[in-house]
Amino acid sequence: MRLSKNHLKTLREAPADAVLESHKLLVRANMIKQEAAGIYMYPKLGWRTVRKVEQIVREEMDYIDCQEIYMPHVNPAELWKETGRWYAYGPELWRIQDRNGNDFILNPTCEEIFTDFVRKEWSSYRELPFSLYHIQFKYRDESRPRYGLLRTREFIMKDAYTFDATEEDLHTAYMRQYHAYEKIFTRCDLDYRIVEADNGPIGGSKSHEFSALSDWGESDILYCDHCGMAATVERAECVDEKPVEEEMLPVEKVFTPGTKTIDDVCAYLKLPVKKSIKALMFTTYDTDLQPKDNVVCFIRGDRQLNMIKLVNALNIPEHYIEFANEDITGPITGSVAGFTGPMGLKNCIVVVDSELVGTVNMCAGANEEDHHLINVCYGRDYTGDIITDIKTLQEGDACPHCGKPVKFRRGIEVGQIFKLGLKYSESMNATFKDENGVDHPYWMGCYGIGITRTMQAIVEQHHDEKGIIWPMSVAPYHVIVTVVKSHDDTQMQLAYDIEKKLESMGVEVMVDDRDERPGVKFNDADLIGIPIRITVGKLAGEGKVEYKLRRESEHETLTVEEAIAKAKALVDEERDGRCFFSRLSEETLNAH
RNA sequence: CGGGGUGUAGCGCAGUUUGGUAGCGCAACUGGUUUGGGACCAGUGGGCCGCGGGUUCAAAUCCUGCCACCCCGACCA
Repeated sequence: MRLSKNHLKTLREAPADAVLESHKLLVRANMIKQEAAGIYMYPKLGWRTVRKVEQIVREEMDYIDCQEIYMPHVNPAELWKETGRWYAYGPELWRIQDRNGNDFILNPTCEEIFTDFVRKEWSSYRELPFSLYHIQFKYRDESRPRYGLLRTREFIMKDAYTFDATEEDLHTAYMRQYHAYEKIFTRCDLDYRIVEADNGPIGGSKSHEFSALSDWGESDILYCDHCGMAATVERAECVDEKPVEEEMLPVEKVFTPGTKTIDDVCAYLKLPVKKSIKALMFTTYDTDLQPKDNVVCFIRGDRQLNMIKLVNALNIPEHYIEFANEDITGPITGSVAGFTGPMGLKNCIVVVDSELVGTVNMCAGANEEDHHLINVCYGRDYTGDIITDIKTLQEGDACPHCGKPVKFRRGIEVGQIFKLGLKYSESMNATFKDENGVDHPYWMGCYGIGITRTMQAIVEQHHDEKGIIWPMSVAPYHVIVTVVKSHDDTQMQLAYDIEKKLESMGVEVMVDDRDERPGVKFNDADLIGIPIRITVGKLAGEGKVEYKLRRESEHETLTVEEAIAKAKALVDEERDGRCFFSRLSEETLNAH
């Protein structure tokens, strides 16, 4: 490809509205361009990389016999009404109408249309198991698109769906996808963690997120380098600290003027924070948004509440709970804002964190202005309606698997896999006949990868102050041949010879034969991040060129033949990913 | 959806306080000199100053309504 005949308009300055380095670089390198909030155009180089990422995903899906098909972007609302998601999905679902006023959606995910396809096309146990996928644009009318390609309203996603006869078979299918994902993100040269995740509204029994580590990611991950545990903050289990054994003392009411926070109280009473009980009050709402229950939660003073765990414990939808207005709930429950404690409450659901079980001589609010109680003991003085883990695992806390301190990092969620179970097959009546002619619903799983998000996550992990440093596996071109003097026929001819030879070897080459000053070309080459640069300059007459890797600062002078051989060898070595590991055997894939 | 910010040439910005009909750098176009890390000289083109309404002899500038975009939060199969 010759740059003189192709469009490339790089920017010296970053767009003012970009925050992330990866976002700025993709825009500056002319790989993406925003059309509207969360809606992007993909110029040539950007689209090539999109296609490279897609191809890696495609190869690994094909390898595990997942069949590529293509489903429409526009789905009739009827399908979504069958599963109820037409009503449950909320404003993020992009709804459209045809000229006759019929409802349709632009698909944000494709459980419905795949299940519909399967119930129309498949019918026998003889054809099981099977799995399907496609790679297409998805639509979610996000309230707040942001960070370039990380959160958009239109994005490319690979979504796969597996269909099995039994729950055990589903597990095998799930693990096959799991291994394929490991290979995909390794080939993309991403530093990622596989984390146990909350299932969210999609439902099902098990889920893993594949998160590329990055300070700007939107998912919070706790992980343990010692045992390999990794989980999202929502999901991470906490280890209850064993209560200190000591003799119960009689409860005592103490005057603690103006001490509304845990720190204030503990400082005032000279108590360690771990000896205090923190109270949090919520109001739940029913589906008509009318206030329903008052909920009071108690956790140890140094802990943080985990809303997801609380909502799960209460078995209510996530949106139907809010921090209580204690001026209103106080008179009902007998609590006093800032001085709420577990003794003497009424008309409320009391949720006690499991860690408080067995604790003695704790400090808690007295439900009386400016007063606290000390020597409060679980069991003797209070208990709860619900006792469970409602606290958040934090950096430095004990790992729930091995007890070592856990680490905290943010991650960009590039993939997620779910076991769906029977949720969609039952609601849409997608069944197969067994040996006896009896109908059974499929055990389903779904598996997503954000292609465009992955592309930006790669940039987030692979760049320097000069620009992007694409891994070979996803680079828009493997080699850039920079012609120093485009008026020099010797240089130009040599550059085109190199192009021809490398292309005949299957190497993807772009020649910067533009009539620009060398500095412009070098800076552009660095910005767009082509892995190998071959510079044709003043030594062209002697058949010598410079060979330089984008990721290294030094270059070397080689003969043309040497440079070509070296480039070819490196491309062969890295085109499938620098850390590519051997293909898994069928036995390994089916071992689960 | 709450809080904050910004809308002026393709990109980055000044001008708005104190109203007088728009400017700088980069990019683009023409000619010339240049050519190993974002050249220089001379010239050219390009603006419903986000949109509507109002005040005024006169509005990018003041008032007002709306819209878009960005940031924080909420939300996020």
